[in-house]
Amino acid sequence: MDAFYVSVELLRRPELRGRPVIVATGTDPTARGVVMAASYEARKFGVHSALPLAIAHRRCPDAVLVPSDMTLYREMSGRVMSILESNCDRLEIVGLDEAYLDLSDSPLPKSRCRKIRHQIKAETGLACSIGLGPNKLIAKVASDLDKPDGFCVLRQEEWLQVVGDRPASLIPGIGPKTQERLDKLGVRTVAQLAQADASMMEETFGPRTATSLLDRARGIDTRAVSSERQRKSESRETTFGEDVEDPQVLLDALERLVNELCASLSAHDRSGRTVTLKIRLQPFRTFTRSRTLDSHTRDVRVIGGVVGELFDQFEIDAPVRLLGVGVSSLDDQQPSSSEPAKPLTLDLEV
DNA sequence: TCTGGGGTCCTAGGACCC
DNA sequence: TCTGGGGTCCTAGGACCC
Repeated sequence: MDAFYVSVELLRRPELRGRPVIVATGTDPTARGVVMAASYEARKFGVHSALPLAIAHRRCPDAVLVPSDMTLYREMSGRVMSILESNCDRLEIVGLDEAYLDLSDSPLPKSRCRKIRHQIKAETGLACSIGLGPNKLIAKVASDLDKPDGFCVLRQEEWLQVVGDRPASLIPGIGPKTQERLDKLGVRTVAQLAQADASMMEETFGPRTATSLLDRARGIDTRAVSSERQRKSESRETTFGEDVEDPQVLLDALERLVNELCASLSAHDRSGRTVTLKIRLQPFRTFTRSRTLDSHTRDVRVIGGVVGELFDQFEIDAPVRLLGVGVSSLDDQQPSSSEPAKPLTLDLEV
């Protein structure tokens, strides 16, 4: 979907169309927060998602700031995804605004794509960009080549011809750090990576990552479109408006996070074995501490107890910016006798 | 210039086992 | 006195994605 959160907001605030609009964690440009989505008008000023709000405001002071409404975006996402589902055999949903469709068995995949795009526009008023390719990698890259409201077909044999001269970071999975390491090897473009010496790549990245990078640069991707991916973890976290030193404020926050997490585990009939505490200290130093239990649980007292111990054992040497709690090693179909989530009171020495 | 929240995957070292 | 070669599990951190 194109600028998904912003586009959804524009449906109910059409008077903002044509103006730079930013959906953000809040509306105070001086407060802590990031850009969650920017309209194409705002992008002209160098505003993009994940940009700190303060910088976005400096780059584009006239932008309209809109607070995010995830409930609304989830609902619109559901409507879009059911349109997609009715138009393919297999649908892999990736977040609220992106999905892979398996059209292998479609006799006319191109006209199917056009139909999908028109149907989404007609039924939701939202624009999307579609990439059609022989695998997920090429399809995704293609979808980014013609944005917004675009449609790009990219064949295997055209791959290097079309993207060969683009930076290697065009490839999903190659971020700033990997691009930087590639630069040091003299590898800047997709074509250079596709032709890079395998043993040189292995020295820097190890055999597995090297092979994967070389494959991707050549447009090779054997991952299946998978509609039923198993969830691996669930977590809740919060960043304080201002860094916190008061232990009671920290404990209250942990209690709320644990309660929310356990309520959700309960609601989805999930349990986990590994409990993780996340702490971010001034200035943006992030730590995790985890413990794996003998059996799966979603019990708020058990998880709260472990979180409390991990927190107790952690040496906090600076004001706290963020706290988070999570559970992994999930096992869905565990106990079905759903005990109601009981409120929790953490009682710790600090 | 200051960095949200929710995820996935990978690496690397240590413990432990056969 | 010097100590192989796997394998799995756990923990912590990092890169990346939407």
